[in-house]
Parts: sequence; structure tokens; C-alpha cells
Amino acid sequence: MAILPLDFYLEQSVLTITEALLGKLLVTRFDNQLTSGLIVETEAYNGVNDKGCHAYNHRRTARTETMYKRGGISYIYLCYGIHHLMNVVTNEADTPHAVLIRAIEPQEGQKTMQKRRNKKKIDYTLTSGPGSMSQALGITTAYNGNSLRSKTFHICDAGVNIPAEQVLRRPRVGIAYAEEDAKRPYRLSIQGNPWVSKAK
DNA sequence: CTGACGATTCACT
DNA sequence: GTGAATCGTCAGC
Repeated sequence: MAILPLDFYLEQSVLTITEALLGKLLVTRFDNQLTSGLIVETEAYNGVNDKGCHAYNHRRTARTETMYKRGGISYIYLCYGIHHLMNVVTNEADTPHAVLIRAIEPQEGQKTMQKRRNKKKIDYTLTSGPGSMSQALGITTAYNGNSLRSKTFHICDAGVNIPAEQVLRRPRVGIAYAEEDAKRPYRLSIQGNPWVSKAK
């Protein structure tokens, strides 16, 4: 399967990429354990004018520096001291756009994911929600800033096409501080897919 | 140096 | 439905 080319990540509109990532395959091969899943839920963070974005108003700190790099890499940070949240950095350097990957539909390595998640049974909570998804794929802040076009960490075109009418658009949650920007329909998912995280 | 807090999840009532 | 977990980040002093 074809790893997405650099050009895919340099598109100007982060919303376009947020939609295009639905149906793509996210793959990790950490600790020699192959795990992968189809992306079913994404969220756009639209740079310096988006109050929900860590880089709002050109905020530039050690943490946000990753988002200011050229697209095609990961931006991973620790949330609530527990959860490793993974984003896809897009656009050219100095344009801090990112797409949060919120949920996947498991493909390869489901046993490994189950073990990492410490679950007795596989159910829809295995990879649903950004913290859970990262845990299942073994993604941690240790991989922050890494290329998404490497052997061990990449996104491929799985030949799955999601028609526009199957794309559900909802407001982002958990960012009340973003005020009016919190209401924007930046949270995208595949309509009817059971692996999408529960809307709050 | 200090303290408040978070792009969440889970156990428990 | 409610609250705890848990620690890096960031603004302010």
C-alpha cells in the first residue's frame, strides 16, 4: 500500500486534509509489533486564528514548535498527564496547522492493541477516542516530530474512498476556552461507523 | 519557582 | 452522572 506523499500534507486547507484523512490507514510498527487501522474520526486545528489551536495568536513555545514545522510529521503531546494525543502536522513551515486523529477502525495487530489497552475483550472502545487510539498503536510523545512517511510510522492510501455525503461534521469538544471557534464544524467522522468515538 | 490547568478516560455511585 | 488520575506546560511573580 502506498505511503501518502509529502504533497498530501502541504495542501493549504487543513479542512481538506482533515476530510481526506478519513479512510486512510494509520500504521505503526513499534517494538516490532505491526498495528494499523482505518482513520474514521479526525479534527482540524486551523492555525493562528483558531482559538482552539495551541498555536493560536502565533503562540510559539517549546511544545508548539513541532506544529510550525513543515507538514508530514506528527505532533504528539501529553494531555491530562495521562493521554498521548496524536496530530498530523500539515502545510508549509511556519503555518501551524494540524489534524487530531481521534479514532480508527482496527485492521492489523488487534491482539497487540488489546494487550496494550489492557482489555479482556475487544470492543468498540479499543481504538475510539484520541487517547485510546494512541495507546492501542503504541504512540507516545517519544515520537513527537517524527516523519509520517517512515517504515515504522506512516499513513497510507488504502484505496478507501469516503464520499462527501458520508462525512459527518460536528463541533469539537473539550475546548470551551476556544469560545466561538469551539462551535465550528471541525470534527469530522465517517457516518455510521461504529468505531467513531461517542459524541458528548 | 510556583500554581493552575488540560484537544481525556475510566471506575464508581 | 460525577470525580479522580497524573504530569508537562505555561504564565506570572
